[in-house]
Amino acid sequence: MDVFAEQGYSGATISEIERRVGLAAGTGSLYRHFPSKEALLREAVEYEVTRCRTEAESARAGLPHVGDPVERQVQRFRQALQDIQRFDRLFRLMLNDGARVPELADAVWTAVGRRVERRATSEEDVLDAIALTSLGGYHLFSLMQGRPFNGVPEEQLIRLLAELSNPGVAGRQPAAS
Amino acid sequence: MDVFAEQGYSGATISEIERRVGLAAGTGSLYRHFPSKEALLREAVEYEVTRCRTEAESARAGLPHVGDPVERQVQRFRQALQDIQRFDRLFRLMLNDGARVPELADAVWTAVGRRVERRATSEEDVLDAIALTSLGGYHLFSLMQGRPFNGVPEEQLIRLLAELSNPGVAGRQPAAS
DNA sequence: GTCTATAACCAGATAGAC
DNA sequence: GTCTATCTGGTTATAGAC
Repeated sequence: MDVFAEQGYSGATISEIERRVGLAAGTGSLYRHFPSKEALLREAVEYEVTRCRTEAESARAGLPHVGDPVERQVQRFRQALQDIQRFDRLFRLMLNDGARVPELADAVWTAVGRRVERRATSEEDVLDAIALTSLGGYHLFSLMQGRPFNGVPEEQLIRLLAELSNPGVAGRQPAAS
Repeated sequence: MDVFAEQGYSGATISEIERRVGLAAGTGSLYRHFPSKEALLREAVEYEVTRCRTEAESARAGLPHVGDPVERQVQRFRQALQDIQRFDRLFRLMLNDGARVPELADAVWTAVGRRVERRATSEEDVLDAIALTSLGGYHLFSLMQGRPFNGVPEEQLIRLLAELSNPGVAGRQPAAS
């Protein structure tokens, strides 16, 4: 998964993968374990998907109950960001070689935040989309910049996002007219 | 640029590039125009960067002045999203092969939204980051899903983002204690 | 289960005819 | 400026010794 996510499918060489798992590079020893490069990719993706799902689930299991609605949102968004970070390698693979593993997209989106099929226009839907896209964009942009995006710390982004997402508490009013 | 953005640097073949520009594939005719694949990439990136910058600038030039602060934000964000869409191929290249063209990152970030060097923690900074990351995440997630992310239309996302970004107007109050 | 040797292939790149 | 032909090296993949 590391090599596929870093180099993309075509950039990843069997030799490099052999090297990273401790096999002599360029010997084809990998083919005693997997029939082809494509088969290896599919098995790697499948393994990674279940690994991420399991981790995400157990992370949520040990979470204390929070009463305050804003704090509850903070907790939700922190989990969402951690999900995104966990799925990082799958996200990158989806962007680079999405067509190569068609079932990947479905697996990721159902795991991260269930995919909405209909046209979603309610304020709640859009608010939810803002939070998810902001966290996802923050993760990807931070990756590209090699540090927290534009110098904004993770926790601050989450807090403000949580405050904005609580219309009931903050009393934000819809646009005039 | 199309081939590099779609397939990544290693996935892009000279033959495919030749095919798309109308040369016979596999003949190496491309090498009468560029000395190497790497040189082609660098020139393609340079060309694309100036193209995007120019387009972004002229799009902003023809914009009417807007008085209402929320509407002004809507206009700003719409431009930002269009910038991101314009820079799409460069973004993808940055994610896939960022290390290959080091100067690419700087060029893109100064063009899209100037890069903030210091640690940015003021509410204004974070609000700005939310807008940018949300628009960027929306673009990338929509790409991955192959349609508007989670069924949320572009314009709705922009409007709500604009409303949220105007603390003065909406009277949102900071979180209690 | 790993390595040696090697096959088959394809990609990047070059020289030269037209 | 384009194509033919070709070289070279690297990549996937296989057969067989240990």
